[in-house]
Amino acid sequence: MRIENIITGAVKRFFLEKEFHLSDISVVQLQKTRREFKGDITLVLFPFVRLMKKSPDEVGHELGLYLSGLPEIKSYNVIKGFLNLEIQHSYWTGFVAEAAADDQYGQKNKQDKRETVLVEFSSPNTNKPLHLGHIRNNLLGYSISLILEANGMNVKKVNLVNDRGIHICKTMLAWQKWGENKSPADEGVKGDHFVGDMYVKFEKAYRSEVDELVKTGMSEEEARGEAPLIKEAREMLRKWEADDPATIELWKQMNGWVYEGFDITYRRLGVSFDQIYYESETYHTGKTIVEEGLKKSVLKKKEDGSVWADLRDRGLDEKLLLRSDGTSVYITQDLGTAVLRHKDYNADKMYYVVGNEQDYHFKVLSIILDELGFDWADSLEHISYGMVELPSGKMKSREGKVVDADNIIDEMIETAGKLSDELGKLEGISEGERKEIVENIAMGALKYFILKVDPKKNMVFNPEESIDFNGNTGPFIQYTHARICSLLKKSAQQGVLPANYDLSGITLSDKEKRVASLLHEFPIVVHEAGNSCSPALIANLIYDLAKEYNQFYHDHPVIREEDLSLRNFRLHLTLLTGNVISKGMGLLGIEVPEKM
RNA sequence: GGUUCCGUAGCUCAGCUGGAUAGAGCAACAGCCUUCUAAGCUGUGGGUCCCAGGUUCGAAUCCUGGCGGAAUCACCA
Repeated sequence: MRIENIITGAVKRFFLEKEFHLSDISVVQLQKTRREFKGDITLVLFPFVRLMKKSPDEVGHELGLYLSGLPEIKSYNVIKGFLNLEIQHSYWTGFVAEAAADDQYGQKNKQDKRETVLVEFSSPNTNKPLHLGHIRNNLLGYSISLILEANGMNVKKVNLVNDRGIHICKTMLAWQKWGENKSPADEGVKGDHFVGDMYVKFEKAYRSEVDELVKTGMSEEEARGEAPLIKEAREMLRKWEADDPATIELWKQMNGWVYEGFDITYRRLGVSFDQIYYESETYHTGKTIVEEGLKKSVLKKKEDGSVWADLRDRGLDEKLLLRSDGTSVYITQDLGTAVLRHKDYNADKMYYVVGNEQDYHFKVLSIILDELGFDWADSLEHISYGMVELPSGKMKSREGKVVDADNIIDEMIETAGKLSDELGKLEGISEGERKEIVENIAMGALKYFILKVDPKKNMVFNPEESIDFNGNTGPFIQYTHARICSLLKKSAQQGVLPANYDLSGITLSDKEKRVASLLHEFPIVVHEAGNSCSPALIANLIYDLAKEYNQFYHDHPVIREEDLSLRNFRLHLTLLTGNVISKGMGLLGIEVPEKM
């Protein structure tokens, strides 16, 4: 049993015996003892002071004495309102030996009746390449999927591709006008970038048309609607919705180019999906649902033919679901997608990893599904994450103020390679292996940089200062792992680890205990990370662990330790730390090399 | 303007279900490689936890009100 549960149970027994009524188990507050005091776990006494009507000091000593009766408690001390408990070293050595032998440590066993959960993430538009914001989305979604899986759930990763709409038509039109009938292969560029360039060309030309019109005295808003290019794009959208063969063919070709490009980026990011939904397929379902809602009079049609959901009695406004010309809007297809997914998977939970700019959208989506009578409407959960900002503010595609995903990946790899060479780290290994390690380090740096931040918060990325490889970074943790691998390899060469050793005769240093204690927390943190959908919790723990282990490594000999029991304990500690780092980083989607 | 989120060291971030003297990294400076990988370790300096009230034995954490920033409230996605 875990020590927290042992202590909590004993505290409850104490009060039961004394015939005091503990109103709520949460009054048993345990925390890690601060470094400056002696002990491992601290019980906060204040909640009991009132109950027992005694001074904190008296309460502390009575409880301390009682808890000392536990075989796991070595000693106690009371400082102010805190009871510091020192745990028997054999508890830690026993824990380390047991956990080191468990290759599933930190993972919840898969149960027969598992909850099925859907995680939607990525959800790109097919008119431009991915940027740093999308990277955050993809990494979060993928990592959260892994974490939920580690918590015993049956996870399905889904992607919803935004492959239709006016923005797609803009790229098609631009290609017809200025593409010179060329393909990405002709130009030697990735398909998504090729199409993205078309989009930029369109926006530029459109902008100057609008400017011209404004000069003639037209209002900005009117000019935006009257510019010849936008009219042409609209006409193309109309043709697309009417299944015009030539338009559909062009659409398929250009989207195909984009997908080829996305596939490369996804592969480099190491993310994958179990199923891909396409908006061009799901929006039909959305329309059908809206028609049904209209029949049931849950929704209403205005004189101009547009369809609305009236959410004013829910404290919100009216929401448009179909335009007056009958075409669908964003939320229409999201309604359809949700229904389709529920049909496909009957999931207990449907998570949407989408930026916090869409908080309102998802609030409305849930409510409308509920109004339409879907009893699973409350199974939707928006995992809302903050924006990635530049030092100058938010990224803006239209102003070219973006950090391109492929670009940043290339730069990271280049920097990692350069650094490896400078440090002479990868001498004497094959070119293929070198490439793999350098990529792992580069991606480790990028992924950790993004995932260590609380998802809810906006974060700042400064392109001028490239991502670090020292300190609180992915490579720092990877390096610790590589060191551990190297050490274990050497120890294996010198003799095998015995199965048993005397666990009780070992005296641990503070650093050894701290490492053990962090390892001890791992399963709890995996659980919390799953509950709160926050990979950052895992990132923070693994960093603390790596840092603590490095200090241990610096101060304590492992292989060279002459006391056999101690040596074996340290080897186990090392082995378990390596496992936990590897497992924890794995949950972030980060690979840990065996050497670097 | 309404609603929501955010404000912690020069910079990037932890800590937030209330607990002891608020922590890391980067940047700056000073040290440590004949010994298990120095992408490491050690030390120094750096704080009005935006402000003001309130609740409490105890507030960076909870509540109220300001100030500052962001998002959203589209027949855009």
